[in-house]
Amino acid sequence: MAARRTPSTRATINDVAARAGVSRGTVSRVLNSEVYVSEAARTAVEAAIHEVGYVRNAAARNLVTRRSQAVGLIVHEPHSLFLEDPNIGSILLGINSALSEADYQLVSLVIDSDRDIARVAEYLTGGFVDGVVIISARAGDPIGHVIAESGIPAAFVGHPIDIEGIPYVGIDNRSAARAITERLMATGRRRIGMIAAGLDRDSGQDRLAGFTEALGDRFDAELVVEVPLYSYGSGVDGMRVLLETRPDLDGVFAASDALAAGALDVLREAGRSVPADVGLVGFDDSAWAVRTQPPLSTVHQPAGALGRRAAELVLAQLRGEDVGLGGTFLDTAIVWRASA
Amino acid sequence: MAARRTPSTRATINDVAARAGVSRGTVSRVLNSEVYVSEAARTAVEAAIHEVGYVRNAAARNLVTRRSQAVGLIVHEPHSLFLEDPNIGSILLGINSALSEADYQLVSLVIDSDRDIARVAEYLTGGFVDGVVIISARAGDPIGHVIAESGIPAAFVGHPIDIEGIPYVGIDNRSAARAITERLMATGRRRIGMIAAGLDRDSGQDRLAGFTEALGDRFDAELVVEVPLYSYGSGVDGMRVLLETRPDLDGVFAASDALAAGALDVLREAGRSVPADVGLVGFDDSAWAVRTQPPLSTVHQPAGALGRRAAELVLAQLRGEDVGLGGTFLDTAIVWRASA
DNA sequence: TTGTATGCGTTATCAT
DNA sequence: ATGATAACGCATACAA
Repeated sequence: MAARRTPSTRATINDVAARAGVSRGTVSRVLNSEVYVSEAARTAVEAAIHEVGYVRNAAARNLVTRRSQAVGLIVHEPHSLFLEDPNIGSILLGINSALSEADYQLVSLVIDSDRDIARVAEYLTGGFVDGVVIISARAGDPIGHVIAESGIPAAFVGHPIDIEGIPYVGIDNRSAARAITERLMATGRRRIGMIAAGLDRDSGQDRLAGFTEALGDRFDAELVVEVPLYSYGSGVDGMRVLLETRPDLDGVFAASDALAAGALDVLREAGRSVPADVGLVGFDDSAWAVRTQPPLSTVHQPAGALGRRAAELVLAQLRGEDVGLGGTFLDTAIVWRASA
Repeated sequence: MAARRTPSTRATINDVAARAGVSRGTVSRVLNSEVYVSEAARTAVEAAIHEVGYVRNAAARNLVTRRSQAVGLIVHEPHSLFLEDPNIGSILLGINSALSEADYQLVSLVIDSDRDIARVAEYLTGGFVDGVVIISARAGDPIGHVIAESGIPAAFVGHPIDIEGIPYVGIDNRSAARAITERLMATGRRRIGMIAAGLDRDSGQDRLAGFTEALGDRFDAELVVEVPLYSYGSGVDGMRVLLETRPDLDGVFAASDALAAGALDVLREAGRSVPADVGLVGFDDSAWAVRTQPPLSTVHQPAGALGRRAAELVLAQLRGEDVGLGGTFLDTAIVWRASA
């Protein structure tokens, strides 16, 4: 068992070297498992490390190597969404898994106030991380610009409208939205509404565009309601408005499953049966989709794969590879359940 | 606008000093907003900083100050739970808010594999963080022991059974469980079952103990089913077993809202009306509780406050205060809705 | 109020 | 294969 040490006296390489009867250089070589070390030296050093309870000082190491072996994940969400968004967890796990394999530490930084913005910016530019993945950034996001200017290897999951010069990975929201809307139309619905959200990101705009495209001539602007968040509560609000302005609707495309869940409860309250009276479809294929009654027909989003891919984009840059600046788009699939 | 710099040539204090025509010491003093700096020097330095695009090197700074102004949050959860647990988000925001006010950066580290354990342990002991909050640690958790031995300022949210020497904050699970069970009994239920989970933490054990206590003589071990996770899926499984072994039950206490949601769907499938045939109560007062039909009667858990308090415990230690080793318990409240 | 000099704990370069 | 020694970029004690 390592000797109990007070926090004020941490063992250094010097201590280990003295104990093992070798030089600092040799200890360092053992630590970094370099080639030219004798078996005798190695075992002596390893024993000494254990005896003095040595742990490497990251700051000193980072200072000279100019690397931290860490990659940041920026999550910038309004409270409510962060708590509810079921994709974030999967994306995070996907990122972590890719980084872990490459022996990088993922550190997540949440931005929840203006104070946070400044502090996180310093953290990133200060060298605590070698790269960064940004998730769900919105238009006008200051952190995105800080990162773009700093030149630190980065990748977005999703693509904020106003930032260029950073590669991103996402899905083809427009095609997916068009596809599920067409599927909904194929069930015979004639007056289909949409609850649109997140119009400050291209994902939100594209879902609306796909919806519009699918409807073609039959598109009716009155049947579209805009809400601020991809949340259950916004779904409730949106559906109420829709039902008010167009009580004759017989189909709804909600821009997320959470919105659809909210809409579903409002429809139920209003005495509309789903899918008999109104066909309802969502987006994300999140945990929501299988918990509603009836379960939601929706678009499956490969959240874990999105995260993994973004992490790989950062890792590639860290290796000095040129990854280009365009977007990478992963496939979605329609999952048809009972809500339409 | 700052001059565009290649990543290979970052400006240092020397560059700023040269530009401003002062010494490194003065620049450093400006950077740390110390008292004895002339107005002239300050403005000159600030201009120079901007002109050369200087950003502080965190590694160098940490090396000499022996502090990082960062606090880690360890989240160690099986995949499914991490994605579903609605409390984690609130706890995280509570922690972040407290740390942010004290100008500390919260960095979240998720443990999702054995590789992660070793890497995170190195990250923590290496000095990347000054303190750490551990959430939902389980018995036998290696990270908990690493932290305990390292002597790094720490606090648990919840309390793993086998770790001493680290302060923790939680709720009185036993009293809360007893209270809601008694409330359920007061509705006239005679054969109340429990879906218990997380028995490798004291929270899980205490909820079971509270349930047992409330029932007193009427306790029947056959009416308790143990499931591994606090998840919807486990709720489904648990309720199936319960319905199989004791089809005559008329009340259920699920150890979490997610479990209750799963149980509710099974009851519905089985043709049991809630609350008419079976009274159902949950635990957590999470988002689940208000989304089920009917909404759940449950125990409100002050998740945000728990996180904030844990962060404050770490901050106090960072200030050199003695916070003791005991637990801090925050109040819960019963929220009675329509499921019982 | 400011400048100078030293050291933080590593890695890396050079001898040997 | 190993040992000395010089950075890395900053804060700080001390001198001025």
